[in-house]
Amino acid sequence: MVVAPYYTAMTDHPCIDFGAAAPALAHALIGATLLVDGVGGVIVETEAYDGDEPAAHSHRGPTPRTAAMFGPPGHAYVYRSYGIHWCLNFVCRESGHGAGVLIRALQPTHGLDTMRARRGLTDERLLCAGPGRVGQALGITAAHYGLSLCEAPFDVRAAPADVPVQVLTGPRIGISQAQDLPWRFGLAGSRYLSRRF
DNA sequence: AAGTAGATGTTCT
DNA sequence: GAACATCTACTTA
Repeated sequence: MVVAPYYTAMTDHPCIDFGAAAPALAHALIGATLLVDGVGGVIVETEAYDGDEPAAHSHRGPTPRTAAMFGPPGHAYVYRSYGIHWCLNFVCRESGHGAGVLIRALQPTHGLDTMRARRGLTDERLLCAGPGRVGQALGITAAHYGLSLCEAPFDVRAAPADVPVQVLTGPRIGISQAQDLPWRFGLAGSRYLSRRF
């Protein structure tokens, strides 16, 4: 009797659990691939935000801007940062809570020329190293507000289960509230982070 | 290497 | 008015 070789399902795309709590989803997204109209790369940095906690936009309840955070998980919450940059979040958990994950940095892998044109840069390391840069490189605008992450133009694929990723954690960047929460997550050793951990 | 100014929608005091 | 889940350009060492 021949024993079949053990192998993992490399060709399958494990589903992402958008219904998880924000920190769990933020951790799970490290190593996943995010494409918008075929342009994007590997997620190397995220931050979790939760309505229970004062740094989140959703903390004081829904507003016209934050309505998507109170909608179903697995959709996009897009906001304008400092009136200038478009930033992309993945809504998570069940509706009514207001939780999401900010996509802070990607390792560019798809559509480099498009991203270089949008960013007006050639340096690959700086194409998606920061939430505003990710938004510009991926062409994120208000048109993406509230869209499902499981349908075009979005394409989110979990990291292959057999590839181990070491995830770093630390305090979130650019906030003045809840600075003690270690809700920033990053891929260890990546040169595409917005800042060192 | 480090610090500062300036760009400006949405929300809050 | 002021703060803000930011980035770039420019100055000073």
